[in-house]
Amino acid sequence: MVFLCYVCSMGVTRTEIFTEQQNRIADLAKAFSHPARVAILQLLIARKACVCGDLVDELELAQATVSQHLKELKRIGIIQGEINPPRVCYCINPAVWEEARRAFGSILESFEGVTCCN
Amino acid sequence: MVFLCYVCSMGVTRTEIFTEQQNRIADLAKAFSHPARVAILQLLIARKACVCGDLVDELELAQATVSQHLKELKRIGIIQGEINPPRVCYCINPAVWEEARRAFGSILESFEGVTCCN
DNA sequence: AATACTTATCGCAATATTGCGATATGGTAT
DNA sequence: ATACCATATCGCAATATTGCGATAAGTATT
Repeated sequence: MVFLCYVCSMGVTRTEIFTEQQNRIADLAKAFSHPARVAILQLLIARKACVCGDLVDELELAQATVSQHLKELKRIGIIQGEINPPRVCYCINPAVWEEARRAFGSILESFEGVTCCN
Repeated sequence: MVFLCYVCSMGVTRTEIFTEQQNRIADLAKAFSHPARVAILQLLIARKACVCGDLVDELELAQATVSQHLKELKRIGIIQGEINPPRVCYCINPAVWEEARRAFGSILESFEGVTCCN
């Protein structure tokens, strides 16, 4: 007798069983969950001007790799790119940054410091 | 003529080229970068008492899967487990939670809202 | 010792992520 | 048109993550 899993999604995150909020927080956290992306975000903030391919020089990563991290940050929405040929000017998306600030602030402040095991 | 990559680390995050701080932020962000872990953290906060295997009932995930997420959260240090046979009582680690609050607060507040492309 | 209970770990399958060389793309300048 | 420049995308290799059934490990109870 063989039982098949009702929806064979092996190894894939089961987003459908979580709330919108939980999925969004997880997505926003992905922006910060790789040191290269942290570095990119810090650079974009430090030079208020949006360094573009200069990122490739600053980081010791191949251009393709940097481009891919930028793509992921764009997918999340936390940065935006303005085409300014032949360059692309990247910068923080203020609205999504604010969303992240609220989201992380909300969850991080919700812990009052009370635990049972201490 | 063939050039070999000086350190053939294909597909592995190059932590050595980033700062301690950047790597730590990335690691702390991993605690929040999966909806199941967000849900677990929220549950641990909501019931100040540390629900243990109750997490398995609350979440629609197999016990093994929940256990693995707990292990990851423990590795990061943001939760701690107190063995209370036959159960294990999990709760937020206040010190590391505070570290996360500072770390995310620091980077999230460092953006002043100024961008070049808007 | 045997049983019951909870949690951790193993092993596997599948998908996701990371990194990068090579190449394509979209635009300017000559 | 051609050459050039910066960036995006492709394709590959390798590692990491996710999910879960099965099993092991640890302890309390009988």
